[in-house]
Amino acid sequence: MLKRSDRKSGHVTLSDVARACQLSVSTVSIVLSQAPLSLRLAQATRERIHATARRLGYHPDAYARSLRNRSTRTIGVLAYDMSDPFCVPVVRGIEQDLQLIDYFSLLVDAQTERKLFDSSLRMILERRAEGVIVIASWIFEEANLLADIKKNRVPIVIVGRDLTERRIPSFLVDNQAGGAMAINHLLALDHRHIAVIRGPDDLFDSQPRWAGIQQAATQAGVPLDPRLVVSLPNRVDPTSGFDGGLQLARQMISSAPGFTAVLAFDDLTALGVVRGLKEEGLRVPEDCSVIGFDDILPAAVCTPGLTTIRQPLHDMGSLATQHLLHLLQQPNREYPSALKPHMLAPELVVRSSSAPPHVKQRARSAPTPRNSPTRSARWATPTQR
Amino acid sequence: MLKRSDRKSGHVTLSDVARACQLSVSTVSIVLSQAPLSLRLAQATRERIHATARRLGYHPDAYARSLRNRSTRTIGVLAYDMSDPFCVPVVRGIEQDLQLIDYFSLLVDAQTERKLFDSSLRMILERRAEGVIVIASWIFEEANLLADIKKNRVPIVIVGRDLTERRIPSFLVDNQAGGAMAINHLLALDHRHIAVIRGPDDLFDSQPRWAGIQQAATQAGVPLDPRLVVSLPNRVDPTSGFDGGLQLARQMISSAPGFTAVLAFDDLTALGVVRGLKEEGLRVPEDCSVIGFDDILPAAVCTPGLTTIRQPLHDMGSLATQHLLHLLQQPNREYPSALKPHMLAPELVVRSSSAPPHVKQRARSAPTPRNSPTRSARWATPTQR
DNA sequence: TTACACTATTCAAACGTTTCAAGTCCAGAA
DNA sequence: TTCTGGACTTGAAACGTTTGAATAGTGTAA
Repeated sequence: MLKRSDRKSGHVTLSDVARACQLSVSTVSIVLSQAPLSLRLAQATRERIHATARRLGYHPDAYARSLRNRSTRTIGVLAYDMSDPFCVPVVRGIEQDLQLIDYFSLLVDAQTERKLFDSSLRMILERRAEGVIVIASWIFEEANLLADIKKNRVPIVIVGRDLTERRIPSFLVDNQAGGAMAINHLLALDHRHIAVIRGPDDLFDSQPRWAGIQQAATQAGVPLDPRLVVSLPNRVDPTSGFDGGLQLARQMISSAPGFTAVLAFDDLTALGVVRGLKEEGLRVPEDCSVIGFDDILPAAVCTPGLTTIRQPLHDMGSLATQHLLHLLQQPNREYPSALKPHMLAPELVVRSSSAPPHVKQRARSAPTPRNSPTRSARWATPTQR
Repeated sequence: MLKRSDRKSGHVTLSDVARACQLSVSTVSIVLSQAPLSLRLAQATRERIHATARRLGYHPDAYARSLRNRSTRTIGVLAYDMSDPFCVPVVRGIEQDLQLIDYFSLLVDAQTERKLFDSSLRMILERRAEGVIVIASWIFEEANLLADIKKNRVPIVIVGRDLTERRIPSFLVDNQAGGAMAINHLLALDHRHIAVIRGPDDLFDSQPRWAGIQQAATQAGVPLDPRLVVSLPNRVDPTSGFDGGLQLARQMISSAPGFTAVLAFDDLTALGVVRGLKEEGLRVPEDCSVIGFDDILPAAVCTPGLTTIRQPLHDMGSLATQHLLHLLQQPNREYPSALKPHMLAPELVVRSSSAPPHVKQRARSAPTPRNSPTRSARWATPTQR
């Protein structure tokens, strides 16, 4: 048995194994890395090496190996905030794809902090990721490290906003279509007095989503009442949408009552609205319908279940990954000149927070059909592809 | 300007910078790594090197650097499932502590898959993490890679369950105290017919939590009605607790009605129960109180807000990290013989899903006091330490 | 002139791998 | 005995860094 003091670092290395086997480092390496040459080695030797490696608890040093092989099999994933439920399924989509080809995802959480964003990108560069996926509905203007990424010829893609004007392949939901979908759902239920809570100015999604809403409303011949349109303040953290929705609901009830539905910018805002309405004694959906956007976990598990527009988050992650891997194949990596954003179709998920207006019901006995397929489809099978 | 074809790999290296500066690699290294020797260099040279490095977009190769320095400044974090809202604050607690001392957290998500657990641990070992933090309320018996971790003398700590009998420092909530807290809250509200949903057998938390509940009930002279005690089935994914709670609520209403409160194993189960009760026309909390455990995001943003027992998840992550860093300091790393688990105190968070029984109210006008400090304290300021 | 002390820079070895080219050994053929 | 060739094994260089020791150059004092 090898004495611990023989080793210089704490880890078991190839030469530890070699010494224990009385063989050279080369031989051991050839066997343990399954190199073609290992077929020429005596069966007995191979077995002896494997056994010794197992006994000592040898694991190859990924650093040394990557250095030598000049490949890290690593993709950097920069999430703007992992405590935003939005990020989680995207990351899952990415990781599941990478696993299949034995790539490793280096996940870094920028925690919605501007300066962490830069240092995270630096980490990713220093760890020699072969490509980068940025998840950022948040703004991150002039992150100058992006230039360094290009200088080092590391391909990059972005999920959650459109940065094609900077020549970065972008994967996002079709916000405009989603906005239209949301308002059309309410219109189809016969709502005519719809309050809309627009997103904050510093979020990319806000503008196109609002455009979709407005356009669909106009097209349907039911223009929106300007007194019923309000905006969320710029947010300080991913969950501040809840408080925003809560405040705005209180405000609107007193300043401009009479609406029968609220179209909220996202799910957390919608949940804040629900809380605000209930506080004022209004029932959802009997007295007022509420619709959100995103379809994060809380939307599925609250009661009444929140009707919402689902973003195909898992697919967004997966498609971005596929595209990045494709870019990695290109021998001569060129940043393309003209680029169209990849817009994924949103999906209306009808739960129990929306209903026709003015339906005077008593406590509904079964608002959700049992085993409704849309009840919590995504969350019931998080391993789906 | 350096021609791209001069470089062998895609990345800019020290020798690229050196060539561009007409200096040796050593000189450039000394300057860029702020080595003490750099003070002896001409000011002009230093500036020239820095400028060139910036121009070329040079970033040091963490792999080569770690290899040479024999230190990776990396802590492996193995989360059993990042889509469980339980993990997110723990990870945040870890990362914030590591950032302060410029350590990097290598986050790996085992996605509740047994075989991923092993391969994740292997990844962490191969990437030469200097320590490992495992987040696992889930069982992971005889993960034999744990032995390899010890052979390589990598310190390890665990969050979310007690593995002190295997000599692994453990950080978890005091489940027994938490269980007692939950039932005492309901008893204090005067509930005498309390249904209890126990956790699944394969979760570590289930047993001690149940022990705390039972003991407190007995102590209060209100023994539990065995017909009102049920168990969740073993879970397939982190969100299956919701469906479990939903099913069990339906079941109990028909088989053993008459309870005025439900104490659920965790928040998702509690939310499932709320859904089930509402479906049957029961109001929460007027007709039946519900209390959960964990205090994850959905508990705070649903309406009525869920009364629950908060686990100090952020602190659990933080304390585990501090302890691990402490272990790293020990020159001669010994796995201690006897170990006590670090039990963190849970905290009762009263929201609106619990109330005295049989209070026949109409739709309550303001169940939540505005700006109640406990309303969503954690989630309103996720950056708190 | 030689020795000395600076300053400014470079050499070379090492970290743990992988891999090609080159070794050693031994049996059997010439 | 020497040669051939196959079976098995190893030496050495390289990946991009860091760093202690060494070097070249330049002026100053003995």
